[in-house]
Amino acid sequence: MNMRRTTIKDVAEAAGVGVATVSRVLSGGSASPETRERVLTVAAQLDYRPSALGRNLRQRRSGGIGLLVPDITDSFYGRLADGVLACARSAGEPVILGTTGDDAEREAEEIAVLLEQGVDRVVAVPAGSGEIWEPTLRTGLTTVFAHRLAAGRHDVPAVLADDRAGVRTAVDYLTGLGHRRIAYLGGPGQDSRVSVFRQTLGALVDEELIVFARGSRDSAYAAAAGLFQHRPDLTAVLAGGNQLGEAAVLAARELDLRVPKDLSLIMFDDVPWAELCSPPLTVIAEPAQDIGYRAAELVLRAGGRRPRGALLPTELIVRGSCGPRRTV
Amino acid sequence: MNMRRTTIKDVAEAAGVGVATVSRVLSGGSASPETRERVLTVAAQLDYRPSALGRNLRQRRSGGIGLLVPDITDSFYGRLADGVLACARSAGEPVILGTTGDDAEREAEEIAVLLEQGVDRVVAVPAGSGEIWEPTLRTGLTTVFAHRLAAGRHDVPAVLADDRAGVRTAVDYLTGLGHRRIAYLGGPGQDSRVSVFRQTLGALVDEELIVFARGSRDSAYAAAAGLFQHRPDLTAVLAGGNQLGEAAVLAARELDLRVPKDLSLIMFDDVPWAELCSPPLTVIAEPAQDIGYRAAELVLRAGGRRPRGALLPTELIVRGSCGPRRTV
DNA sequence: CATGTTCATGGAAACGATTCCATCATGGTT
DNA sequence: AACCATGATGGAATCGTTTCCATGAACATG
Repeated sequence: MNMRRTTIKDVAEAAGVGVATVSRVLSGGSASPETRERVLTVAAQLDYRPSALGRNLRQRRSGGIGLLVPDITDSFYGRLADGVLACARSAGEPVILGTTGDDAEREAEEIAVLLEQGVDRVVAVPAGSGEIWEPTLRTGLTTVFAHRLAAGRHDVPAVLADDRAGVRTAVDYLTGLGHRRIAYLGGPGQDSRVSVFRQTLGALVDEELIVFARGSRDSAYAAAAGLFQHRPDLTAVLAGGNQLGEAAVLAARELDLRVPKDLSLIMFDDVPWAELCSPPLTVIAEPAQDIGYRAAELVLRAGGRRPRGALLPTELIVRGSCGPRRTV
Repeated sequence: MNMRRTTIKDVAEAAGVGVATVSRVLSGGSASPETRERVLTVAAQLDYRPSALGRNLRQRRSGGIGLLVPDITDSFYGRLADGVLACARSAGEPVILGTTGDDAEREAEEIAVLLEQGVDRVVAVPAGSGEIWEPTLRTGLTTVFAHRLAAGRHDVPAVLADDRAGVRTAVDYLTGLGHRRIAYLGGPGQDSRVSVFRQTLGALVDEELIVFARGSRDSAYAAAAGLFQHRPDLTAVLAGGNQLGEAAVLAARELDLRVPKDLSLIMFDDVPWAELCSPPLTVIAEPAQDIGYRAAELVLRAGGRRPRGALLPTELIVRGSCGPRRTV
């Protein structure tokens, strides 16, 4: 029962060369054509696969890239993860996935796990504020933020959707339809959007109409229902994500608000069911998968250098959930 | 610039003991109370974190568990993954995620990546047939299948939803409503469901009404539209997953089939948007997250022994997408 | 011809943990 | 008092790779 897997040493012996030579051949170093040939055939014959374990220890870093998202159950992050996976696969790199639940503490724990594993490249949707990342970044972790950046941390490259433009478009669209009392139903880490929201709305801004939910579905529903009940005079809502949009639709239905007659609704993030909803939801589409892919690309290409980030376009897709302001 | 991270050797020196002792203390071996105390305080002072790299090499296996799903974008697998992550987190284990696209070849590649990484525990939604897993399983990979099993491979523990019962319930429900021409719109790896479908339907079974899509959304839509156009006489559809259900709703809408008046629809897998759809979709709920959690539990607990699998209940949730057979 | 340069090559030293094994002290038993 | 069992301890080997360095050959240049 001697099922030891074949090591580089076996290959070296079988090929009649030293282990160093085998290593060089296999990792593209210099070697004479004949030996290269011989080593390669022998390696193929023995079905030799280098063990990542040995290599990782020697290089004091595990390959692979870490991926931290708030919630893999959320379609948006699912697509983002898919993008990262696609890029990683084309590079043959494994992806270690962790979820933070938009909680700074859990985020820190997940980072610790990654660090212990020797992962030195991370794509993250940051949950905690910038300081949390400070010690991590100084250990040489090359990090790329995706979808949003950590508060007060502009020294980390980030791949973002241009949601500021998205907010402007949406608000302009709604005011163009005659709406004056427009609410923003937000989630964690959307401060930048809200500031644009305020800015675009100008004199129309009403602080009571800006509410935030925590990450969960329940919290989103609670925020939406609370908002609608507390301020029945509002006529339009901008929901900051697909779970918030879902909550808004549900709450509106529960309170017998007809969309778009009583309430116009725009949602961030185009999801397949937006079209199936009745009425079909007007959305601001964000290229979630692209965000993931680009972020992974950046983190893989980064040879120690800090790459520049990217800003990807959003798109207003008009369906049926917005109408002219109701005349009370 | 000497930023070497602190190793077990540093701790040993600082505590005035041997590295072996430190290792034992940290991994729960025997040691005298005083030394244990001393080692622990010193380790804390130096902020020592054991490197998984060294440990992995020595034990010739990386910790962590591999997770293979067809498509992380699919809400069902997202929830399944979430379950796996929840369990893994409570054990402090990292999760390496790979997607197979329901393609045997890609599955094999992902397995190869995991093996190279030294991963020896895998939770997988198998794509390829049983033989593909043969060599893998013999290398000592402890595997648990989730959601479905690989064709002809009953020697691998699996955590499944009792979708056979689900199919029976759904079919009984539809026939009870008077339906006679009932279609099954399936995806990859649903043979077991279809056999129950045939069995339950008995004399009513019509092979033309059993169609399969490949994994993608497009393929699902094509299959649904083709089915509806080719056999306008059918009055009920059982969709084998949320993407297939989505496609069915879309195709029905496109062809001006009213649900449930012209067409009754039941979908496998309860997703949040099923309630938002109009009409709200009647579904067979599957405990995706539980499946993931239980599977991860099994794979973690397995101390070389092969654990027994589990069969989790499904539930018919009646909403508004099924009605009595239309009278033509 | 002597010397320097370039290359292929292999031995050996890392990398950081776990674990085998020998050693030594202690305390109890005959 | 001699002996054995027990338990704590540290040195050293080990895991599989990469990479540093020394060696020697071949070749070019003066």
